[in-house]
Amino acid sequence: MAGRGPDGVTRHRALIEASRLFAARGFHGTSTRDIAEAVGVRQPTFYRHFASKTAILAELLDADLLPALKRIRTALAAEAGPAVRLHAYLHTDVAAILRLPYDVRGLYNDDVLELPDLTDQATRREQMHHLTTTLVDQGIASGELIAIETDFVQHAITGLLLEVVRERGAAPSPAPEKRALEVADFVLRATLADPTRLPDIRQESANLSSRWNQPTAAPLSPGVS
Amino acid sequence: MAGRGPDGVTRHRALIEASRLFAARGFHGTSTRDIAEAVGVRQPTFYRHFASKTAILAELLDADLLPALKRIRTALAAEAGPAVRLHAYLHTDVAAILRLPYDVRGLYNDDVLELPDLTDQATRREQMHHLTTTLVDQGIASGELIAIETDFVQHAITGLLLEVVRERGAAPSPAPEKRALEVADFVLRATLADPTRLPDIRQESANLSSRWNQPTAAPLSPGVS
DNA sequence: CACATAGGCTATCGATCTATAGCTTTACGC
DNA sequence: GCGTAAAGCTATAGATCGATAGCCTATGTG
Repeated sequence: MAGRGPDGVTRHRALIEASRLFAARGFHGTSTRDIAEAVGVRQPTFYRHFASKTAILAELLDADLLPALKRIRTALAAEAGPAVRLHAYLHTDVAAILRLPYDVRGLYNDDVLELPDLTDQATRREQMHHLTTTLVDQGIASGELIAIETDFVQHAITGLLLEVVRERGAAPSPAPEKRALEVADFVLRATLADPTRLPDIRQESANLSSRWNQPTAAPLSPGVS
Repeated sequence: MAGRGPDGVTRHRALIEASRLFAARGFHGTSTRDIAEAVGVRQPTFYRHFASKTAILAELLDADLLPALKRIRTALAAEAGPAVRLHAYLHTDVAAILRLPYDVRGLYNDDVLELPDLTDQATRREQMHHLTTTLVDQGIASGELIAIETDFVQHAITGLLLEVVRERGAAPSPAPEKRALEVADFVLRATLADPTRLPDIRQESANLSSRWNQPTAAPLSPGVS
């Protein structure tokens, strides 16, 4: 019952269990004992895999933020109207988050990003918001979206995302595609100057995001294959 | 520097400071020492005003939930179309929450409602969601709202509310009326079968909610007047 | 002016938390 | 088949947490 070689299974399970515990009780409300016990090892074993309690949170945040930054950058650079790019971004973003093996509900709850060891993650989060705002601004400037306050839309999107992952609970969502489309449609219905264009935008968005998915058919699941 | 009579000032300030600290660091991440120090007293003095750390959270939750339950019940019983009542409810609800002296951001974050001492509050939160769902269902059944998944709308509303109060930060919002109207408009644009009806609905909603405000012109601010 | 009480204080207990030290066992490369 | 390193363990240090005990003082009422 000890030392089973470098297979990375415990580490991978710790990330998953920690994300669920953070979602259920918050970062501060979860102890390293809780995480270790959920994995089935003793508390000090936690420190064989992570330098600190904050380090595991940083890794979970990066697993969410780094791909998300890639997605919003892709959406900003794509060749299509702002409304189509916004729809495609929301669609792919929500689908990707719902497919994560981690439970991201608790990662942005308390202002944990102000912890001194998480300045990198705080910066990335800031960039995310800025780039999303830029995308919405392009839509408003082009006249495709109504003259709505950009920051409000940004917050509305964030709220929708958080609540959708909150709803899915711990297990990966049963229908990520459906929920993702619902979120994208919801936001665009609420912001489009001409809502009757939604069907066309959905079509274009589907074409665009399918083009994104083609080149990068990357495998997932670190450790357990 | 001790014993200043029953003025209730410290208790009132403790509620405000605790709500801010819960928002910033979560319930578990906030110690009774933190709250006491923010108020300017020593930690044991906290227990002269609250039976436990959980008790202060229960009181903050009730300050939000009890009036909110009243508002949703009023909206369900009002004489108007479902869409108008939904708009009026969202409008008055967001405005009321933004006017609260407390920072409600942290109250619903971690699954703190599962604490054994908070079963009453958990029940009320459950009722809130149920009644909101009912109101949305009426709108869909009447054909005024599109055939959207009720639970999704419920979650979208919750996400919007939480993010709006998150955005306002600690201080009472500078323009609660404006934000409240933005939220109500946003949700109805996203769910109305015929979005061109929004101006009419806004008008009717304004009439309806002004009627609600008339009979109950209650004063606020317990303690400090 | 006496005195009851609200509301402050110091001191401290027992539990729990993060993290480290140091030992032991298993798996894998050579 | 032997040694190294990964990965487990026990024990424990040091800090902090929620909560209680017991004392002191200012205030308001008679």
